[in-house]
Amino acid sequence: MSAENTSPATPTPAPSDFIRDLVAQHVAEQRYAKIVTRFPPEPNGYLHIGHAKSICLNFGIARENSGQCNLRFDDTNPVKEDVEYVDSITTDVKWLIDGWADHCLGFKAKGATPAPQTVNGKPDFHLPAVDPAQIKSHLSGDKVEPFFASDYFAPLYDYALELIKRGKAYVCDLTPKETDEYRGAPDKPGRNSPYRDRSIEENLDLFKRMRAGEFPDGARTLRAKIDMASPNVWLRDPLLYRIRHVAHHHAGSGWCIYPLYDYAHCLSDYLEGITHSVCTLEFEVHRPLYDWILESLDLPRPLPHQYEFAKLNLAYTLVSKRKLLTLVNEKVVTGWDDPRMPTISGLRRRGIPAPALLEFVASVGVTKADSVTEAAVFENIVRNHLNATAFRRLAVLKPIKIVLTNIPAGEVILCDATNNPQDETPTTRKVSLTREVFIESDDFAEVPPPKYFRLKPGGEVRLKYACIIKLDEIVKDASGAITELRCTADLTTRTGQPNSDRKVKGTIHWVSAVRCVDAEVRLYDRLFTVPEPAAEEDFLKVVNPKSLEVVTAKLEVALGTATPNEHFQFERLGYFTLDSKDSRPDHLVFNRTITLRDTWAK
RNA sequence: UGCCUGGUGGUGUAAUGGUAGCACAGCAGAUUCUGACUCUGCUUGUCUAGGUUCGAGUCCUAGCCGGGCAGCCA
Repeated sequence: MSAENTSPATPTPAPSDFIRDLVAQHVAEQRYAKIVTRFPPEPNGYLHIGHAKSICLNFGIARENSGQCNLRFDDTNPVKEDVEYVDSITTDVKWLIDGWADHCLGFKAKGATPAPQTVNGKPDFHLPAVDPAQIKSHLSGDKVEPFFASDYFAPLYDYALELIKRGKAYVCDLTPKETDEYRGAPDKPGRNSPYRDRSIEENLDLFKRMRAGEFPDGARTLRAKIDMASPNVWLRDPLLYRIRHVAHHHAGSGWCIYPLYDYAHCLSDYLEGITHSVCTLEFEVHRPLYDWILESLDLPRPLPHQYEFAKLNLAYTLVSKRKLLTLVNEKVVTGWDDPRMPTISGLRRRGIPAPALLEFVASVGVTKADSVTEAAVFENIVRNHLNATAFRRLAVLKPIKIVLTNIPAGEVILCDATNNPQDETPTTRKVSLTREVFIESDDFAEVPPPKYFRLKPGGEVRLKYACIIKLDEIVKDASGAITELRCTADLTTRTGQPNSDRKVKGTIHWVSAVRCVDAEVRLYDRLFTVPEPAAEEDFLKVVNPKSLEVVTAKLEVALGTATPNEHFQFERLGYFTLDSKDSRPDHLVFNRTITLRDTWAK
């Protein structure tokens, strides 16, 4: 049995929120044949914990309603995007939803693009999705892929021509600066572009020539013709297409005009048959535009609708791709997957189990109110998962040597150690007690503070799973530094021996000095020193200089064969996992996921 | 001085006109071969002012405070 297998697979309890209530209402009304949601990241950075909330919501709605959720790359801006991000995002989404909502993940045949069809006597496009029930078999054959907005460039272009024909879009020759000036301000109406009243024929000709590459970058745009005096600035003839003579990472080199978000997103939703397009609050003011575009095209199938919720904010972390990219570029961290990063890949490498992440983002709820979630909520859930699933191991991070003077050199006493006391029927392993052992230097005090339970001059302490020892002598070198502690072991107090029930106040962890393995252990702490680094004038100035401490630790030998997807509790210290990137058999590297709760130290 | 939107303990969230509840945090205690886990108890809340109603966190009016919106980013 692996420690991973007992992890609960679903966030509990079944969540309820205003969006799910709405979906439930639509299901009751039988408004849609099937509930289809989507998770639409732009491949311009790694996914972070804020995205996890969106993933959990969108896939959660799908799985709770026997629906489907499409992973769709919103890749309409080739100058900022890269396949590196497509790959990392795909990996992260699959890891997060594995065993929970992977059966709802929508796929399409590799390379498929929407094909023209007729629906209710109207022209339309159809993108055949692969039956989610068949996905497992398709996955292995590499015959399916997620969705890409860039696969819709052809139909999007056709829809743009249609908009022009309906007199709802025009080609504008204003420069970026002029466009800005004409737009006005929130409390000041804009002015009509001098190109606003071009004939349909001229617009059609100009737009086709834009597409053919006749004009340089920025020379012309396609704009929706709505209302330059609208109090909603997003309705002041928003741009639909811009000219960019660059190749696209997914679509190739066939295009030099690229659609903008507002135009591409609603139509992508429509093409995929999305019923509920769920996004964050900053898009609320875009909703009228989302609806305007779809309604302007007289489309034959049911239209998707947009619903907004407040994004996740977590104390002491940043949830901004731009700022996270800065941390990477400024080498504050080692990369997007640095275990201190709030990215999904960083959290995974740190040792956060996917079910814990899901439970956390489900537990914060879905509302429209801005909020900052305390780090303790996240930490509590992570500890709960790890406490239930992680095998216990003995490890000493900052060793100090003990000599048990009444145990002969060369003797090995095998002790039974419990793997996880939380298991219904706990299993055990053997740990070796020898004449020389290491204990944590924090577990010894020559001059102990009040209520100190651990080893002190003349005091007794239990070595966990072994026996009670008494400190007889402190040995120092010429400089006064402590080199070893000489103790007597009371072997009659060993587990199973007559005096095993004898109580001492302190029990400490330890590792045999001869039967152990060395490891580099990375002790991580929060990356920022303030609860809201995003509110700082310069967030780089509040980076925690002590966010990483590296020690060479002594581990019990069972840890020598650990793998990166296992989680361990180093007893009395915290939860640790093997580093997936830097650990090698001859140089083990462990990451501290999180400490144990410590009501004594703080 | 424009438009959109939101305000419930320290934090997050529930209560859909009828006992303000839950979780986390905090405090106190019990237990403990992990100062962990577990268990027990406690503290703390409806932004303000009016109104409707037998009854308002919920409905109405006004105000106060917060967030978002003026990329050829998403």
